[in-house]
Amino acid sequence: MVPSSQGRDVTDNSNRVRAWVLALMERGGIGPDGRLETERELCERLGVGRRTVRRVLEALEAEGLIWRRQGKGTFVGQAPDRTGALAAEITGETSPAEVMEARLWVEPALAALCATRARPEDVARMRMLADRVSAAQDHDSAELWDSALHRLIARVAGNRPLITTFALLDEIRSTDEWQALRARQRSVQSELINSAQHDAIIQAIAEGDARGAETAMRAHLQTLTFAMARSLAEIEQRQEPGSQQDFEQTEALPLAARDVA
Amino acid sequence: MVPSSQGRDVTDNSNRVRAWVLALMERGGIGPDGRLETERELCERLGVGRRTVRRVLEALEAEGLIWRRQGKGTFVGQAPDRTGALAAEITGETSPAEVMEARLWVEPALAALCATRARPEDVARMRMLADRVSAAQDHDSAELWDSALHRLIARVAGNRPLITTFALLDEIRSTDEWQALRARQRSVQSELINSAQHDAIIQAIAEGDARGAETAMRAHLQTLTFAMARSLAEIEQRQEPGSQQDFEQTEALPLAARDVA
DNA sequence: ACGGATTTGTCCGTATGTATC
DNA sequence: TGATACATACGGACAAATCCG
Repeated sequence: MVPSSQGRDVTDNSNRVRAWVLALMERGGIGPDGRLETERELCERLGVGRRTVRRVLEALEAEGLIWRRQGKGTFVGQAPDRTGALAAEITGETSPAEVMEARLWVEPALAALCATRARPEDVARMRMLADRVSAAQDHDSAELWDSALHRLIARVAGNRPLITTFALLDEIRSTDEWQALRARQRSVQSELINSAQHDAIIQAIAEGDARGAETAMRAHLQTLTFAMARSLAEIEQRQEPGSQQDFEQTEALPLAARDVA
Repeated sequence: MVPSSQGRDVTDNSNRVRAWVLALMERGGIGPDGRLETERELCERLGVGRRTVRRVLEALEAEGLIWRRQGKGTFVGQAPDRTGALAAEITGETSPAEVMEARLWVEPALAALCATRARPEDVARMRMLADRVSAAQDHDSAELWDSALHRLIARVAGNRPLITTFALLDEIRSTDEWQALRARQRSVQSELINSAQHDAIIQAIAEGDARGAETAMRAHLQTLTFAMARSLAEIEQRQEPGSQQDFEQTEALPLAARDVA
């Protein structure tokens, strides 16, 4: 049931909107005061509904990258990493399996560091983001909030080299073909698991339990990896039963994740 | 005792030579045959002695990036990953403590992946590099061989995003201020420990023991981190007993490394 | 087939900066 | 502060290998 994805566009607009806003922020956000384009301007320029734009801005605000005031406008709060060029360079030379493998090593590290440095307000923000993931109705917004949560954890971890790495992976992941992959992964069951795993991660972070956060994050990503491998298999089975290039490395993935509680 | 290091030049030339040669390799190495400049040309152009140039070329050859023939010349064998330079630009100001923290998370991952993918010839090369580290007389060449070994492990690991991360850290580490820091870290005892730890890492890789390689690498880096923190403390104690900015984060480092043997 | 030119491989004496006393 | 000791870098000289005319 719940066959997932009913948006009017296959390549969901959220990422396009998000990329556009980030690009704006990168070059100082139009004005010297850091004021961003209005929501309606963004709608027209990108040809998407105002709901989509607002969803993206909400996520960005929750992440702490922008802040908004009714009747005043949207303003940049903190500059994001500009990893786009690097990501573009690497995207062509890597595979989904490789990226998940890297995430499986990097994000647990970020979660552990995050647990040692998170302040109460950071945890509160994470809880809010996790709630938004659970409450999301369509897979597009769920993905949006989910990635926002992961980004927040990365930023709170506070290690610049690792954050750059995460931003790199995040950038690659937000490419078109990845969206198609992830669209297949949603089901009621997986959403429940997802939610529980998010809670476990945040709980460990809140308690300052680095080891626990690391393990919880690894389990979470392992689940995602498994789901992705399965949907990849389905795609191949249905469309081209011959090619298995992407799977040579998928076998090695279980080795990468060691201690799964 | 054994206070270590007294070179005549503080900013060691090896890194400059290496950077120059890598830059040459990046743009195809002068000629279509992949022939590099002669050693003496490099000497003149960079204003360093021939011994220094030869040392760098030796390391690059052992890494497998170039090959040389007496009476013929030096040739590029394999293009190096220079994505790290790009990433280094993206990453803003960072501290030694942050970089070591990141290494403590990334390099064990690379070692583990390396253990699952290393071929016998890769292991042989690692052994050779480790021997060179032990046999090195001066700290500059020891560092050169040591970093060559770590780079080889990263390359054999074969995960594109993680390799980029490593290249980023490697790039930062080869910057000036780091050299002064590392120059203080050598002593007879630390060399013995270093050698034993390298052996342990390579042994685990040779046996395909991912978990063992991961643990051994973490222990190795932990030792380096500790030595670095201590020499930082000495420098501060002698020169400016007041400033302790770089040490705020050093406290957090032990938290990053969990299971040390 | 030969010899000169070029390039890497090896060694050593000297110069120089740094640290310790 | 000055003198001594030390580690390293530099430059030259020579050997071996390769290429080319």
